[in-house]
Amino acid sequence: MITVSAPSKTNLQAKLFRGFGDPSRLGILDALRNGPLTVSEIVEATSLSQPNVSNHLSCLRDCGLVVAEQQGRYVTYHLSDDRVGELLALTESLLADVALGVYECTRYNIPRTEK
Amino acid sequence: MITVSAPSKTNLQAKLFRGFGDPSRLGILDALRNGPLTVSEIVEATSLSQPNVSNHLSCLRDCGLVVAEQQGRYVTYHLSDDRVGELLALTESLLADVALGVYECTRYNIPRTEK
DNA sequence: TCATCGTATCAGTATATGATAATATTTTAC
DNA sequence: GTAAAATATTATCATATACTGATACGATGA
Repeated sequence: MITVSAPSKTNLQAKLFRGFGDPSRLGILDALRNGPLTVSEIVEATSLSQPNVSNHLSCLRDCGLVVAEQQGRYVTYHLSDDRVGELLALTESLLADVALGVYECTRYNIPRTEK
Repeated sequence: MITVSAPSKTNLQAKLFRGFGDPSRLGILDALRNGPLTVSEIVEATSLSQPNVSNHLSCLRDCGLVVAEQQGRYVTYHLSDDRVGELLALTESLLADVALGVYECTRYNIPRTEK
């Protein structure tokens, strides 16, 4: 019963949260809430560069938050689990009440999208 | 109805997720799930340095995730909202199913707690 | 097979983030 | 008031992160 050096639950959980903790990834996840999209559609929906989207999708895929399906030369992505959507909904609701605080929190800034 | 340059909902939401997206902060939040704790108690519970805990607490406080109450020379912190705990529970449940993926996700690493 | 389209990968770079150490602040007890 | 305890703040630094541009890969259709 020795829990050797495997990453602790807390570390994994933090990592999972970080999957959501970037505006680009969050935008992608949010876009996918309405249903599956191809990479190009995600690029269009999010106004991010294609390599950037692809990178974030790899991340989200590795983290198990989205699932990829190749269809011809297109790859369609969709959320892997209903709880992903639930998490988004729950934070939206929480945000409605703590928005001001989050806005003022200066420990970490929103990358480059200043203002 | 012009939504000028205020930070978008997505940016705020990402910021909120980042509040949870660090092992230290997550450990603090997790410790607070069982009830209010003073800073010293949090330091003990998390094995983090006092200034480090204090910094993260400021962050969590600014983000509205925890609330501070001064009692004598002690300051007691508690979770600000039930939904904070709910979020933790929901990701725990999600994690149970995607843990392997999160472990393998290499886009971002868990800071310094390697292995 | 070749050209093209859609997607993925990689190197390089600027920035954001978290930890530490030193120190300040506040409160209580004497 | 002074000392000590509890908490907060600040500067500094190493590392992690995300973006861009160039390019590679894979599938399709001619």
